[in-house]
Amino acid sequence: MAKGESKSYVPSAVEKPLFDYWENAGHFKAQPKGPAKPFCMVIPPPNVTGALHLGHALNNTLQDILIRHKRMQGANTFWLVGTDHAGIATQATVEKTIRKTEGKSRHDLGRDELVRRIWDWKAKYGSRIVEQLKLMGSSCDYSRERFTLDEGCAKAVRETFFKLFRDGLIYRGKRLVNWDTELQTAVADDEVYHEAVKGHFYHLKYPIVAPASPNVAPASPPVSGEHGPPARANETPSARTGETPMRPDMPEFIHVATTRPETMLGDTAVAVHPLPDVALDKAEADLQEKFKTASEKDKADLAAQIESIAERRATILPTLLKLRDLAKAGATIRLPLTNRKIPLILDDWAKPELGSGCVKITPAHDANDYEVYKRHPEIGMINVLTADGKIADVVELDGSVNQASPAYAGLKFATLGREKVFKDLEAGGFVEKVEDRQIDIGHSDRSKSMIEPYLSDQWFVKMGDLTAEEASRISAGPFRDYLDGHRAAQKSPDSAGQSPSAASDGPTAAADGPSASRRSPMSDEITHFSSQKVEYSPQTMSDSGQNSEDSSQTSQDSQQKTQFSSQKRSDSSQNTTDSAHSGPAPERHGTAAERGGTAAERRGDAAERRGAAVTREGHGLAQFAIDAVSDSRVKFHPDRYAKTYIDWLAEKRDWCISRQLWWGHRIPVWSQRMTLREFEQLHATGLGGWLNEHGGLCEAIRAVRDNGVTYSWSSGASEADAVDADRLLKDAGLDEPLTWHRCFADPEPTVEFEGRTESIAHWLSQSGFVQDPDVLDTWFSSALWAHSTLGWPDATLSPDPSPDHQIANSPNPQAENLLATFYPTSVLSTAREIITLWVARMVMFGLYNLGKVPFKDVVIHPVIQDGQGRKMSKSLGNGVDPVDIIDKYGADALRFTLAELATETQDIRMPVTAEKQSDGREINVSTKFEKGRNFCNKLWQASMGFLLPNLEGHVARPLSREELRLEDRWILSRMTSCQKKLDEALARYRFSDVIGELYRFMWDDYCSSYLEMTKSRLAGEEGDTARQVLAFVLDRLLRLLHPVVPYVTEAIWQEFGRVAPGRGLFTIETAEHALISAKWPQMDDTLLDEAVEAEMARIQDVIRAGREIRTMVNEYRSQAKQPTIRALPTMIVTSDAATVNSFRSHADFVRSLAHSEALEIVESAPKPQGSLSRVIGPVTVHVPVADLIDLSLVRATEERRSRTCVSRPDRATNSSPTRALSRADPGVVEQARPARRRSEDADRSLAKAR
RNA sequence: GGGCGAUUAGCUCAAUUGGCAGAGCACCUCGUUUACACCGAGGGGGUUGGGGGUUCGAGUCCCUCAUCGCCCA
Repeated sequence: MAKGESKSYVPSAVEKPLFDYWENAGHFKAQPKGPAKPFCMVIPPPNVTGALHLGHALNNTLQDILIRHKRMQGANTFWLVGTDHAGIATQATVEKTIRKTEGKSRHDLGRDELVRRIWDWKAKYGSRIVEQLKLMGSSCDYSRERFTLDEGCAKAVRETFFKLFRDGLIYRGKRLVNWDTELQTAVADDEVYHEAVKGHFYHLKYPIVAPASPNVAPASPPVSGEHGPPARANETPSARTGETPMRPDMPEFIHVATTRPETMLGDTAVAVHPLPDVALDKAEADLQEKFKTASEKDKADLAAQIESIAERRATILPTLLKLRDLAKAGATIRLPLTNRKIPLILDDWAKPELGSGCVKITPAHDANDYEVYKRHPEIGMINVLTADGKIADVVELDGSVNQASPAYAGLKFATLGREKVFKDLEAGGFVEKVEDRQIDIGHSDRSKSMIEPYLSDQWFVKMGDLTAEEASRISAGPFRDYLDGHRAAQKSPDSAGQSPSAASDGPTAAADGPSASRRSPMSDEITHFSSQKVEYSPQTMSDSGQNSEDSSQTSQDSQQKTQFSSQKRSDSSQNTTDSAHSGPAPERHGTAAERGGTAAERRGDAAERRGAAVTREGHGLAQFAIDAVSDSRVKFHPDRYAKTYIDWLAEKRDWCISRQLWWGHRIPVWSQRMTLREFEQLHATGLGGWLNEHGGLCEAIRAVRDNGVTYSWSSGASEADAVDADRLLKDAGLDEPLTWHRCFADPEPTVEFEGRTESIAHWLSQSGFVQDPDVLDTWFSSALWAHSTLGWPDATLSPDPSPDHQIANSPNPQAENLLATFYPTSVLSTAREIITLWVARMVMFGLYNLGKVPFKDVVIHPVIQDGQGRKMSKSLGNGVDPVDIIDKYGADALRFTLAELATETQDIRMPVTAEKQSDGREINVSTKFEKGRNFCNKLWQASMGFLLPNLEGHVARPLSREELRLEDRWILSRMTSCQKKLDEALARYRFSDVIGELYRFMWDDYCSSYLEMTKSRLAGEEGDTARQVLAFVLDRLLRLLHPVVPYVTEAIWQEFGRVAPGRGLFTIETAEHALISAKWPQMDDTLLDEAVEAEMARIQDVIRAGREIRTMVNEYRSQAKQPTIRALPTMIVTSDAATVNSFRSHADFVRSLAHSEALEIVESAPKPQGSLSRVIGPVTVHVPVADLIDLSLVRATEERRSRTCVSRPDRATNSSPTRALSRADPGVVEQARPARRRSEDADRSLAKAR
């Protein structure tokens, strides 16, 4: 490497050529057939339209450290690189650009055109990520770059979707989603941010219509706590429609309050608490309990609340009791504006301690109200919002359009609509008052518009445990094996009680209703999961996981049997099946701990309440993934994050996988609505029949009735088909319209029908089936990333017998079987916010598709925040661009500093300052990177400025141990212990410790000490020994440093190889050409030498003493305005005979390092007059200073100092309580003694001038 | 509301099963002696957030209070 004008290290001069050198030489490329032990990582794919931020830089630094380390260890390394299509983020970016530049919406362009534009965009900007990775020096295999939307991933996505669909694990259901009215799509919870805005609280009153039979309403309240008969138990809906004038003592109106009056158009009920008096008592008791332990500050507030409840007992409670009775009697409410009659229902969502105690229920527009609906499905749901955020035509439950609807339809929901509704309510006298209030509003991250809860049809993956019937539908494969293995484990008496499923079998545990005590079994379960021990037998599972090929035959047999028998069983419980399957499980309800107990109850799941008919016999997908972590097949680092993972999965919330977008993997389902009669006709002959027959493995059909009941079967299993078809007939009848779904794993292959060759997709549309417009959640394809990128489903886990390791049936003859070599991958490194979104799903789908976990270790790195502990973000402008840092400090400085920050903490702070560039651009930088830059420069200077010039022409020869001097042995010992700690730290993914070890060794031991110690030798006889040790340690140092700072080390290495290619101590080898693929050093434990390190420590003490005294002398001279001296004239060192001998043989470097012109080493010497002294253990150092400084000045200072010493608490006394010493373990005392002595010595050694 | 984490020098952070409270930056003093001022030598700076407890011994374990951050509801 040519030296630039500056002597300093100039990263920009070396980085680019070195990167090209590495890449062109093929060092980054994986060897699918390589014999070495594989080591593989998949990069967490960054958003293709984004740019790398500092978090990415950190993550990629850590991954590159790991992969470079493994590469040097000789592993067959593969770091897979790629990007994520990031559905909504990318589509929104492109749509925004088009809107800005062309003023067009996506609807103007149309689907195909928009998708084409996004591909263009990707082609243009998609390489930016990869370019940035390269700048950082990331040694990914760029020749195998992937994209979550490429053909291989698409195939894996369709295959997985199809399998899930076939297994009955995907269903369609209604759900309240976060609706972005501007982008017209559902957005995920993590794409919604909440903001408190000024709003209003509207108090409304709705007129009550008396129940049909006036006798039912008692005039006096029943005894509190008494459970009345079920509401409207003996009524028909028509009974409620008869209107009766209100009795005079009955309330005329019911009061409700809302922040969103426009939603009232969709109200389908008003709720009152079933036991308002009891609820008030409980609320008060809770507050009293809190009051007891509350801080003074909070007490006043709590007291006020308690008082308010007492007041409510007098004011509101009587009304609530009356309303409760009215509800029981079947009273209805006439909803203003719409004239809709809605029931007054009993539900504990109405809180007697809040507001009016009653609450309006708008199931289609509020998540809580939707939960109420699920408990009272008879109230129905009415949607009043259009996809683009306007008031819809209000369609009543009976299908008619509401007569009031035209007045509102088309008005913007939360603005004009609200105004108009409010005005009309006010005009009708239905408004009681309006208060100002701060309200929390969700906004879309993408469009910044207000989020509306919106009821829509979505696709879901079922995560929860399966009923026996559901489990019976799972076809042969890893998941089948898992379920069978689990069932076997459950039957075994040993494991039954310990099975993780035992506690989560909700229905039985839920028998007592919600209560705190029920949490304990589940809490225990969580603790149990977190522990590393495996409590139940994983034997069956891991067996099945490891040789799924072999066991598939037998398990298929058993599956047939299971399927048949459970089919029969389900026949007998047919009447319960409807509700068991109905709709999605509630997306959110309570904590993980709560869920196990109350899910069934909250869902109002009749079948489960009835108990026996439906049992959750099999585990589900979530449990599949939980088990992999609880039995340590996947380990988290730091391990506390396993809890995050397990807790989240334990909620077993179904996963909504559909997105109303155009950019993404389109859902491979084609649908058509028809009756069973029509369906049979369609498929009896012609195209339909042909499709049925030729759909083969890639076909599944489902009929979904409007209430959500799903029947399904896969073609080929004729017996099961027959049973299902019978049930369908019996249950639905021939003429009920049903929605039929067909799912194809591969709709593209062309097939021939009646002489024409077209794709299956074509034939589907020919027969009237329409493809679902939605695309899949981006995380669905990300979840497959660790195996789709390795070639699944074409590739298989078993090594291909063909010599070329190619995939037998792949259309691409060059396709390599990466999967067999590299799956499971070794490590996944990512941020903690991704644990639930991605890691959990990767584990789940890795297990589902392959039966093996996708990676063994998950490394969670900390989050980088700014100096105030805020997230780095574009909007705050506090983000740091890694490329700016590389420009300013170099890639190695970036890497060094980031890796040092990677402790096991959750967050790391990086104070950021803005800096104007010469080109006028303002960038954010942090001085933290100076440490990395300085480190690289130090290494560069020492190597290029000192070591290599001194090594020029040196020829290595085998040394004998006897030739090594103390300082040689010392640096070799230090080097070995450095590597020992470093290897340990790497194995534990403690990156910060890795850096710490390297930093101290390079800077303090090698440069500051050893290098200085050799200087006096280099000119003399022994120079060559020193040269060789210097070279050897530099060789090792560069190897150890390379994974962290690859550029500067490789640059030095290249020059080093030219100057001194022979390396070694006792044997000589020629250095490898490239450091990137040089061998990771073998540790030689015989180089560790504690005695040598102890001896050197004493020598360094002497050196330090000399330096201290010299500084002190210079300080006194400064005070006296005398010029400072460069070196002490002489130092007198006294000690015991052995130490004296040791010192004498190292006098040369002690003298130069201590800056003393002369050095007298004797066994004993009288303390010279007028000297400054230091006592370090057995060693005393005297420096005569009478000629150098004014001794009276010293005396004055020392007296002052000793006074301070006396006045502050005596440390020595403090640290030596005799009682403590006498009771402590003697060994411990002995260990602590030298340290104590040293500190006492230090006190005693305060320089005394004589 | 639940969970996780944090609180140690002015700043950013370390501190193995409880056993000498450290580093880098910043600050002060001195220094360009030939690898390095992106440097070298030396120094000051701590009631480890507060309060209890366990222990011979607590930054570390337990209880409690306070503040902050993140995740989930």
